[in-house]
Amino acid sequence: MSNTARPTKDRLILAAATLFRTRGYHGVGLADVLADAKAPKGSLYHHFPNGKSDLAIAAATWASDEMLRLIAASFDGAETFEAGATTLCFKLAKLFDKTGWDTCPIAATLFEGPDSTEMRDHASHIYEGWIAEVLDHAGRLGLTESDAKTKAEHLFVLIQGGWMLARARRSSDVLRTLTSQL
Amino acid sequence: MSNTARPTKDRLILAAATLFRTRGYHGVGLADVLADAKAPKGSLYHHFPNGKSDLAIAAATWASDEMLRLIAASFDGAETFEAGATTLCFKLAKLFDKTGWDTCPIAATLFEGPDSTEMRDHASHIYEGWIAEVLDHAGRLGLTESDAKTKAEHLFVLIQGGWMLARARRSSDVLRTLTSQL
Amino acid sequence: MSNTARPTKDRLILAAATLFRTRGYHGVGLADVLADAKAPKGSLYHHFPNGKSDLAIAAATWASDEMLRLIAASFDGAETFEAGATTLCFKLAKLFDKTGWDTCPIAATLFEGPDSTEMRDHASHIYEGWIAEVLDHAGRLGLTESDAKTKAEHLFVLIQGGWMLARARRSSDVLRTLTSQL
Amino acid sequence: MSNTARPTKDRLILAAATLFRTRGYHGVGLADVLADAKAPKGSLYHHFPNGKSDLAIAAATWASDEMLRLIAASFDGAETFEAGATTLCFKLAKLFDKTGWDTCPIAATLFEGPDSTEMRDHASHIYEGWIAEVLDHAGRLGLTESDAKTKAEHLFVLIQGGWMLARARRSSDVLRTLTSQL
DNA sequence: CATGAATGAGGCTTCATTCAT
DNA sequence: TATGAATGAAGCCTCATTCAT
Repeated sequence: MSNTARPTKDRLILAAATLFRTRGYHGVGLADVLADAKAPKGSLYHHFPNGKSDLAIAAATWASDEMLRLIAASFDGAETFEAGATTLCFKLAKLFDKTGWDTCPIAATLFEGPDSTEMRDHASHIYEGWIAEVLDHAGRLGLTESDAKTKAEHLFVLIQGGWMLARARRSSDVLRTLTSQL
Repeated sequence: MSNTARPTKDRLILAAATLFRTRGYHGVGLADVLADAKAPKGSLYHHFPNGKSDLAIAAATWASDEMLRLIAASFDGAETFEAGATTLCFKLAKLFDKTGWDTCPIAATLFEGPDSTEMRDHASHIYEGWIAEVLDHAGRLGLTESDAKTKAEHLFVLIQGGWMLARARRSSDVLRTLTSQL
Repeated sequence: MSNTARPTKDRLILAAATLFRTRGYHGVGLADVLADAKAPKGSLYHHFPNGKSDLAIAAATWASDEMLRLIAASFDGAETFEAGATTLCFKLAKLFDKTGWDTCPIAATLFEGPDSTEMRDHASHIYEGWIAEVLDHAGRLGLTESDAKTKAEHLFVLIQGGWMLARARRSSDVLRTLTSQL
Repeated sequence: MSNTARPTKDRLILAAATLFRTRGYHGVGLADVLADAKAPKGSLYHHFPNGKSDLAIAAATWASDEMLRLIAASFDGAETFEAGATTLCFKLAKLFDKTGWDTCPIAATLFEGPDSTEMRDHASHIYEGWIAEVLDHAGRLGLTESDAKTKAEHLFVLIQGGWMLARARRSSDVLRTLTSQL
């Protein structure tokens, strides 16, 4: 309820999410995060007792929520699965151009650093969440269960691979042609 | 030219390639590399004057060569593009299971650390090399130029995305179903 | 006065006494004490306004009281000074074996950290209290004043030195042969 | 052989020995040691790969050597065991007054911090070395083997206990009356 | 050509304490 | 009275690199 505690923690998460996505877990120093969040040094361990890894998990969760909203926004008004998938890819391409979302934020944040089981499991959990969200929409849009499962996974694979190639080419073009493969 | 210098340099590259692929650029300390390579402390800057980044580029190049050999070995005896692509994915799945090739070694090695132009450009160059190699085989196997280009890129995207999902799931299964989407 | 405040303070003292004896003043973090005492974070400065040093003094006093009880229990039924001293050493040996009383709790608690005059003086005061207590019994058991003084101090020295050697050897044996030197 | 490496390492050990004896293992920050030794920050881990604990062991060894020299110097010219023991206690009293040797340097250095087996064992080893050195002299001065053993241990206990009381009283007097108890 | 000692900036984390409630 | 959030200094250690040999 208190509205003084929240902002600091949120600023920390936001700063961390941005930095981890850009430079990877090990590439980010906590001093950078603290500076970006304008938070005092000691406050990090108050909000995230396990330090950097806790912060990474929170940041990944935050980024995942953003992705889930993106999926929902793309499929909600769609009339076919393909239409929704295409909208999603175009939205990602736009983010790529405007804000530097040029990688999967989860991979950059959780698939490095101490290969802790917790972080790996959390990444896996998040990815399955994305796929499940897409799968829901696929079902709603009339695909059979097995077709839906295949296409949801396929879309995930295309987006991840597309991010890779787009980053290498410094161009969002690939992302926009992805769904012609579905 | 001396035959004592070469092995040391090669051991350095091999150790670096393995470690970078596993833990990412920033996740690897030069001390680890030197220990794994059983190389004396000072010899690194003898062989790689620019230090860590030079080493990373060499390691990525080495890993890329291995990938190129893998592509060649997969397509050389193939009768159709799909057959070659499938063989490649199965070979990668096998490597995933046996040796922990669970990520793209280039991404882990070059897409972190100081976002130096040199490293980014080298990654891009390597990726285009993979695609070009596949494209060659596609042409040889009878695909039209535009179809070949589309499929070569598509295969690249599938493999990169598949690596991602396979790593998250700790299972190489995805890799083996990839080419049903071609 | 309130009967909820007292237990908390006592739990704090007990936890602190145990930890300080085992790991020394600087070796113990207040977080450890609070965790062991299951006390809320802010309550420490409520009960001990001067913080850690206050807590150390209280813990040392508490430990000293236990030692004074031990001295009394050893000499109360004794027929000679030597018998009482021997009983005391045997009791300490038993504590060494059962509970890890392997050092002088006063030394571990007060002879480190900021060499504040207050802490040093308190340690000195406590030690003289032990010696005085033994001296009382010595007088009661018929020793001349000067003999009593010598023997009380000597016993103190033997016990302190014995604690040292027993800790190094991880064995209480030395403690049990101490009074053959009186 | 090289005479450039030695001084820095030695300065580190000397500074550490002094500080650890005075303030205890946990009471000393490495920054203090580095400052006292006028050594650059990074050099510590070059000379002591395991960091603080390595340094503590080296410092304790250095302090122990000093004590062994003190024992030798005291007993070498002595005609009886009691004479040697008394000289030793007087020398320690003098050090107490002049240089602040008011505690056992081994106890302060090794019996705190992470209760690592290595540190405990080293402390034990050092103590037994002191006792063995005294025992040698006892034998040479004509004591029977069992008497020598008893007296050597007894002297150790007296000195350790004496250090304790002398520190509490801020006076070296106790140390000078110690051997009247032998 | 090859080495290992030396360096100091920066890494993450824990600390005892204060403060607003 | 009692609490837990907030703080920033200090903790130990690892880093990539340079340098003298």
